[in-house]
Amino acid sequence: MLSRIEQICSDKGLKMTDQRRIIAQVLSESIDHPDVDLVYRRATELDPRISIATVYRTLRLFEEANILEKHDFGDGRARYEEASGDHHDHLINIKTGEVVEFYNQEIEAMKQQIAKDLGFELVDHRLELYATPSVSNESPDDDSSF
Amino acid sequence: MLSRIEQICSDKGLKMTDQRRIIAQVLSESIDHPDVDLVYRRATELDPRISIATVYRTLRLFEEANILEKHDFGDGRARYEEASGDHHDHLINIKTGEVVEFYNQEIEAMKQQIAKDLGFELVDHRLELYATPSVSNESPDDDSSF
DNA sequence: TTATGTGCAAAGAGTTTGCCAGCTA
DNA sequence: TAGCTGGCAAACTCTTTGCACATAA
Repeated sequence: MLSRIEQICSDKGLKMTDQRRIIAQVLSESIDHPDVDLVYRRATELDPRISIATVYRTLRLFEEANILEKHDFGDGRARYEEASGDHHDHLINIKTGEVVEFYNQEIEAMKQQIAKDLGFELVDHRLELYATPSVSNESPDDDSSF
Repeated sequence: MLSRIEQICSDKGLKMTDQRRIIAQVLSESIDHPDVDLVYRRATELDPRISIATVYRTLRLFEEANILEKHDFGDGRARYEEASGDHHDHLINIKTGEVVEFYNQEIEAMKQQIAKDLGFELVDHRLELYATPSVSNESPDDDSSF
Protein backbone atom coordinates (compact mmCIF):
# COMPACT_ATOMS: atom_id res chain seq x y z
CA MET A 1 0.00 0.00 0.00
CA LEU A 2 1.20 3.47 -0.88
CA SER A 3 2.24 5.76 1.93
CA ARG A 4 0.33 9.02 2.15
CA ILE A 5 3.25 10.95 0.74
CA GLU A 6 3.93 8.46 -2.03
CA GLN A 7 0.34 8.91 -3.10
CA ILE A 8 0.87 12.67 -3.32
CA CYS A 9 4.08 12.19 -5.31
CA SER A 10 2.30 10.01 -7.79
CA ASP A 11 -0.52 12.56 -8.05
CA LYS A 12 2.09 15.21 -8.79
CA GLY A 13 3.76 13.04 -11.41
CA LEU A 14 7.12 12.74 -9.66
CA LYS A 15 9.31 9.93 -10.87
CA MET A 16 9.40 7.42 -8.05
CA THR A 17 12.47 5.47 -7.14
CA ASP A 18 12.97 3.00 -4.31
CA GLN A 19 14.82 5.68 -2.38
CA ARG A 20 12.06 8.23 -2.75
CA ARG A 21 9.49 5.68 -1.74
CA ILE A 22 11.42 4.87 1.42
CA ILE A 23 11.86 8.52 2.35
CA ALA A 24 8.19 9.16 1.63
CA GLN A 25 7.30 6.30 3.92
CA VAL A 26 9.61 7.49 6.69
CA LEU A 27 8.02 10.92 6.70
CA SER A 28 4.50 9.60 6.41
CA GLU A 29 5.12 7.57 9.53
CA SER A 30 6.98 10.24 11.50
CA ILE A 31 4.87 12.06 14.03
CA ASP A 32 7.84 14.06 15.29
CA HIS A 33 9.88 16.63 13.39
CA PRO A 34 12.98 14.67 12.36
CA ASP A 35 16.16 16.33 11.17
CA VAL A 36 17.98 15.16 8.06
CA ASP A 37 20.22 12.75 9.90
CA LEU A 38 17.28 11.13 11.67
CA VAL A 39 15.43 10.72 8.38
CA TYR A 40 18.58 9.19 6.96
CA ARG A 41 18.89 6.74 9.84
CA ARG A 42 15.24 5.74 9.65
CA ALA A 43 15.53 5.31 5.91
CA THR A 44 18.68 3.18 5.93
CA GLU A 45 17.04 0.99 8.54
CA LEU A 46 14.39 0.14 5.97
CA ASP A 47 16.83 -0.07 3.07
CA PRO A 48 20.58 0.44 3.42
CA ARG A 49 20.97 1.29 -0.27
CA ILE A 50 20.41 4.98 0.28
CA SER A 51 22.88 7.81 0.73
CA ILE A 52 22.75 10.99 2.76
CA ALA A 53 23.00 13.01 -0.46
CA THR A 54 19.81 11.43 -1.72
CA VAL A 55 18.09 12.22 1.55
CA TYR A 56 19.04 15.87 1.19
CA ARG A 57 18.00 15.93 -2.46
CA THR A 58 14.71 14.20 -1.84
CA LEU A 59 13.78 16.30 1.16
CA ARG A 60 14.41 19.40 -0.88
CA LEU A 61 12.39 18.01 -3.76
CA PHE A 62 9.48 17.22 -1.46
CA GLU A 63 9.70 20.59 0.17
CA GLU A 64 9.64 22.40 -3.15
CA ALA A 65 6.63 20.33 -4.16
CA ASN A 66 4.93 21.48 -0.94
CA ILE A 67 4.78 17.93 0.31
CA LEU A 68 6.95 18.67 3.31
CA GLU A 69 7.54 21.70 5.47
CA LYS A 70 11.05 22.59 6.52
CA HIS A 71 11.63 24.17 9.91
CA ASP A 72 14.57 25.66 11.67
CA PHE A 73 14.22 25.56 15.41
CA GLY A 74 17.42 27.44 16.03
CA ASP A 75 19.93 24.63 16.41
CA GLY A 76 21.35 24.92 12.92
CA ARG A 77 19.69 21.80 11.56
CA ALA A 78 16.69 21.64 9.29
CA ARG A 79 13.74 19.63 10.54
CA TYR A 80 10.87 18.31 8.47
CA GLU A 81 7.24 17.45 8.80
CA GLU A 82 4.53 16.51 6.38
CA ALA A 83 2.75 19.61 5.08
CA SER A 84 -0.76 19.52 6.39
CA GLY A 85 -2.27 22.57 4.77
CA ASP A 86 -3.48 23.95 8.05
CA HIS A 87 -0.97 26.35 9.50
CA HIS A 88 0.23 25.82 13.03
CA ASP A 89 2.95 27.10 15.30
CA HIS A 90 5.39 25.18 17.46
CA LEU A 91 6.26 24.97 21.11
CA ILE A 92 9.64 23.35 21.67
CA ASN A 93 10.26 21.60 24.97
CA ILE A 94 13.84 22.64 25.62
CA LYS A 95 14.31 19.84 28.14
CA THR A 96 13.58 17.08 25.67
CA GLY A 97 13.51 18.63 22.20
CA GLU A 98 9.93 17.44 21.80
CA VAL A 99 7.81 19.67 19.60
CA VAL A 100 4.18 20.46 20.38
CA GLU A 101 2.02 21.93 17.65
CA PHE A 102 -0.63 24.49 18.38
CA TYR A 103 -2.92 26.84 16.56
CA ASN A 104 -4.46 30.04 17.78
CA GLN A 105 -6.82 31.95 15.56
CA GLU A 106 -6.39 35.23 17.40
CA ILE A 107 -2.63 35.18 17.05
CA GLU A 108 -2.90 34.42 13.35
CA ALA A 109 -5.20 37.38 12.87
CA MET A 110 -2.86 39.63 14.81
CA LYS A 111 0.12 38.65 12.70
CA GLN A 112 -1.81 39.75 9.63
CA GLN A 113 -2.86 42.97 11.26
CA ILE A 114 0.60 43.90 12.49
CA ALA A 115 2.17 43.39 9.09
CA LYS A 116 -0.57 45.46 7.52
CA ASP A 117 -0.17 48.25 10.07
CA LEU A 118 3.56 48.38 9.32
CA GLY A 119 2.82 48.71 5.63
CA PHE A 120 3.59 45.16 4.59
CA GLU A 121 1.90 42.19 3.10
CA LEU A 122 2.49 39.02 5.11
CA VAL A 123 4.18 36.29 3.08
CA ASP A 124 5.28 33.90 5.78
CA HIS A 125 5.63 33.87 9.52
CA ARG A 126 6.83 31.78 12.33
CA LEU A 127 6.13 31.73 15.99
CA GLU A 128 8.09 29.46 18.24
CA LEU A 129 7.76 29.11 21.96
CA TYR A 130 10.69 27.60 23.82
CA ALA A 131 9.52 26.28 27.14
CA THR A 132 10.03 23.85 29.99
CA PRO A 133 7.32 21.59 31.38
CA SER A 134 5.46 23.18 34.27
CA VAL A 135 6.51 21.76 37.60
CA SER A 136 3.75 19.30 38.44
CA ASN A 137 3.26 15.55 38.71
CA GLU A 138 4.95 14.73 35.43
CA SER A 139 6.85 11.55 34.78
CA PRO A 140 10.38 12.43 35.84
CA ASP A 141 12.16 10.47 33.08
CA ASP A 142 11.59 13.14 30.45
CA ASP A 143 15.01 14.57 30.92
CA SER A 144 17.38 13.54 28.21
CA SER A 145 20.64 14.58 26.67
CA PHE A 146 18.98 17.71 25.44
CA MET B 1 34.35 58.55 24.94
CA LEU B 2 33.22 55.02 25.70
CA SER B 3 30.66 53.44 23.44
CA ARG B 4 27.49 52.28 25.16
CA ILE B 5 28.54 48.67 24.94
CA GLU B 6 32.08 49.35 26.09
CA GLN B 7 30.59 50.98 29.16
CA ILE B 8 28.59 47.83 29.87
CA CYS B 9 31.67 45.66 29.39
CA SER B 10 33.60 47.70 31.86
CA ASP B 11 30.70 47.55 34.32
CA LYS B 12 30.75 43.77 33.95
CA GLY B 13 34.49 43.63 34.48
CA LEU B 14 35.39 42.19 31.08
CA LYS B 15 39.00 42.60 30.11
CA MET B 16 39.03 45.11 27.28
CA THR B 17 41.31 44.89 24.31
CA ASP B 18 41.47 47.09 21.24
CA GLN B 19 39.59 44.48 19.28
CA ARG B 20 36.78 44.22 21.79
CA ARG B 21 36.50 47.98 21.94
CA ILE B 22 36.17 48.20 18.18
CA ILE B 23 33.52 45.49 18.05
CA ALA B 24 31.67 47.14 20.92
CA GLN B 25 31.72 50.39 19.03
CA VAL B 26 30.52 48.81 15.79
CA LEU B 27 27.53 47.29 17.52
CA SER B 28 26.76 50.38 19.53
CA GLU B 29 26.55 52.31 16.30
CA SER B 30 24.65 49.70 14.28
CA ILE B 31 20.95 50.33 14.01
CA ASP B 32 20.42 47.36 11.73
CA HIS B 33 20.93 43.69 12.55
CA PRO B 34 24.35 42.92 11.04
CA ASP B 35 25.59 39.40 10.46
CA VAL B 36 29.07 38.30 11.49
CA ASP B 37 30.67 39.15 8.20
CA LEU B 38 29.20 42.64 8.22
CA VAL B 39 30.43 43.23 11.77
CA TYR B 40 33.82 42.01 10.63
CA ARG B 41 33.87 44.39 7.68
CA ARG B 42 32.77 47.36 9.76
CA ALA B 43 35.36 46.49 12.39
CA THR B 44 38.29 46.11 9.99
CA GLU B 45 37.35 49.43 8.46
CA LEU B 46 38.04 51.03 11.83
CA ASP B 47 41.08 48.89 12.55
CA PRO B 48 42.45 46.27 10.19
CA ARG B 49 44.24 44.42 13.01
CA ILE B 50 41.30 42.19 13.76
CA SER B 51 40.48 38.70 12.58
CA ILE B 52 37.21 36.99 11.81
CA ALA B 53 37.89 34.50 14.62
CA THR B 54 38.03 37.32 17.11
CA VAL B 55 34.76 38.68 15.79
CA TYR B 56 33.12 35.31 16.36
CA ARG B 57 34.66 34.96 19.81
CA THR B 58 33.75 38.46 20.88
CA LEU B 59 30.20 38.29 19.60
CA ARG B 60 29.73 35.07 21.50
CA LEU B 61 31.27 36.61 24.60
CA PHE B 62 28.97 39.61 24.39
CA GLU B 63 25.97 37.43 23.75
CA GLU B 64 26.71 35.25 26.76
CA ALA B 65 27.10 38.38 28.85
CA ASN B 66 23.65 39.46 27.65
CA ILE B 67 25.11 42.49 25.97
CA LEU B 68 23.99 41.36 22.53
CA GLU B 69 21.10 39.34 21.20
CA LYS B 70 21.70 36.78 18.53
CA HIS B 71 19.02 36.14 15.93
CA ASP B 72 18.56 33.63 13.20
CA PHE B 73 16.28 34.90 10.49
CA GLY B 74 16.38 31.67 8.55
CA ASP B 75 19.20 32.29 6.10
CA GLY B 76 21.79 30.28 7.98
CA ARG B 77 23.69 33.25 9.32
CA ALA B 78 23.58 34.66 12.82
CA ARG B 79 22.63 38.31 13.13
CA TYR B 80 23.22 40.53 16.14
CA GLU B 81 21.74 43.53 17.84
CA GLU B 82 22.36 45.26 21.11
CA ALA B 83 20.24 43.78 23.88
CA SER B 84 17.76 46.40 24.91
CA GLY B 85 15.98 44.71 27.75
CA ASP B 86 12.58 45.34 26.26
CA HIS B 87 11.48 42.39 24.20
CA HIS B 88 10.37 42.94 20.65
CA ASP B 89 9.63 40.85 17.60
CA HIS B 90 10.84 41.24 14.03
CA LEU B 91 9.32 41.74 10.66
CA ILE B 92 11.74 40.92 7.85
CA ASN B 93 11.27 42.63 4.52
CA ILE B 94 12.05 39.76 2.18
CA LYS B 95 12.63 42.11 -0.73
CA THR B 96 15.45 44.01 0.95
CA GLY B 97 16.45 42.05 4.06
CA GLU B 98 15.60 45.08 6.18
CA VAL B 99 14.36 44.27 9.64
CA VAL B 100 11.55 46.17 11.34
CA GLU B 101 11.10 45.80 15.07
CA PHE B 102 7.70 45.80 16.66
CA TYR B 103 6.09 45.08 19.97
CA ASN B 104 2.56 44.04 20.68
CA GLN B 105 1.41 43.61 24.24
CA GLU B 106 -1.51 41.37 23.37
CA ILE B 107 0.64 38.94 21.43
CA GLU B 108 3.12 38.76 24.28
CA ALA B 109 0.33 37.94 26.71
CA MET B 110 -1.02 35.28 24.41
CA LYS B 111 2.35 33.58 24.07
CA GLN B 112 2.44 33.26 27.85
CA GLN B 113 -1.09 31.97 27.98
CA ILE B 114 -0.62 29.39 25.23
CA ALA B 115 2.47 27.93 26.86
CA LYS B 116 0.67 27.78 30.17
CA ASP B 117 -2.37 26.09 28.64
CA LEU B 118 -0.14 23.46 27.09
CA GLY B 119 1.43 22.78 30.49
CA PHE B 120 4.69 24.64 29.96
CA GLU B 121 6.58 27.54 31.37
CA LEU B 122 7.72 29.98 28.69
CA VAL B 123 11.49 30.41 28.61
CA ASP B 124 11.99 32.11 25.29
CA HIS B 125 10.04 32.80 22.16
CA ARG B 126 10.36 34.25 18.77
CA LEU B 127 7.91 35.62 16.32
CA GLU B 128 9.05 36.58 12.88
CA LEU B 129 6.94 37.98 10.11
CA TYR B 130 8.33 37.67 6.60
CA ALA B 131 6.67 40.19 4.38
CA THR B 132 6.82 42.37 1.28
CA PRO B 133 6.05 46.07 1.22
CA SER B 134 2.40 46.79 0.45
CA VAL B 135 1.92 47.99 -3.08
CA SER B 136 1.63 51.75 -2.74
CA ASN B 137 3.66 54.84 -3.55
CA GLU B 138 6.94 53.49 -2.21
CA SER B 139 10.29 54.44 -3.65
CA PRO B 140 10.89 51.82 -6.31
CA ASP B 141 14.64 51.45 -5.71
CA ASP B 142 14.22 49.24 -2.66
CA ASP B 143 14.70 46.12 -4.63
CA SER B 144 18.15 44.67 -4.18
CA SER B 145 19.99 41.42 -4.67
CA PHE B 146 17.84 39.95 -1.93
C1' DT C 1 15.98 4.69 -25.07
C1' DT C 2 16.61 8.92 -22.78
C1' DA C 3 16.03 12.07 -19.39
C1' DT C 4 16.43 11.83 -14.64
C1' DG C 5 18.07 9.96 -10.23
C1' DT C 6 21.82 8.03 -7.19
C1' DG C 7 26.30 7.17 -4.75
C1' DC C 8 30.55 8.81 -3.69
C1' DA C 9 33.70 12.00 -2.51
C1' DA C 10 34.98 16.64 -2.84
C1' DA C 11 33.61 21.30 -2.13
C1' DG C 12 31.18 25.20 0.27
C1' DA C 13 29.35 28.15 3.91
C1' DG C 14 29.29 29.33 8.49
C1' DT C 15 31.44 28.62 12.81
C1' DT C 16 34.72 26.78 16.29
C1' DT C 17 39.23 25.63 18.14
C1' DG C 18 44.42 24.34 19.15
C1' DC C 19 48.53 26.49 19.54
C1' DC C 20 51.70 29.95 20.51
C1' DA C 21 52.74 34.80 20.58
C1' DG C 22 51.01 39.15 22.54
C1' DC C 23 48.75 42.05 25.64
C1' DT C 24 45.78 43.48 29.89
C1' DA C 25 45.25 44.17 34.57
C1' DT D 1 54.29 38.73 35.60
C1' DA D 2 50.33 35.53 35.29
C1' DG D 3 46.80 34.50 32.78
C1' DC D 4 43.66 35.78 29.51
C1' DT D 5 43.29 37.18 24.46
C1' DG D 6 44.08 37.20 19.48
C1' DG D 7 45.84 35.55 14.84
C1' DC D 8 46.24 31.87 11.88
C1' DA D 9 45.03 27.87 9.87
C1' DA D 10 43.02 23.58 10.52
C1' DA D 11 38.89 21.28 11.85
C1' DC D 12 33.88 20.67 12.27
C1' DT D 13 28.92 20.58 11.06
C1' DC D 14 25.49 20.89 7.89
C1' DT D 15 24.49 21.05 3.13
C1' DT D 16 25.34 21.08 -1.90
C1' DT D 17 27.38 19.42 -6.17
C1' DG D 18 30.30 17.21 -10.22
C1' DC D 19 30.79 13.07 -12.27
C1' DA D 20 30.01 8.46 -13.83
C1' DC D 21 26.81 4.85 -13.41
C1' DA D 22 22.03 3.17 -12.77
C1' DT D 23 17.09 3.32 -13.56
C1' DA D 24 12.01 4.86 -14.29
C1' DA D 25 8.88 5.72 -17.69
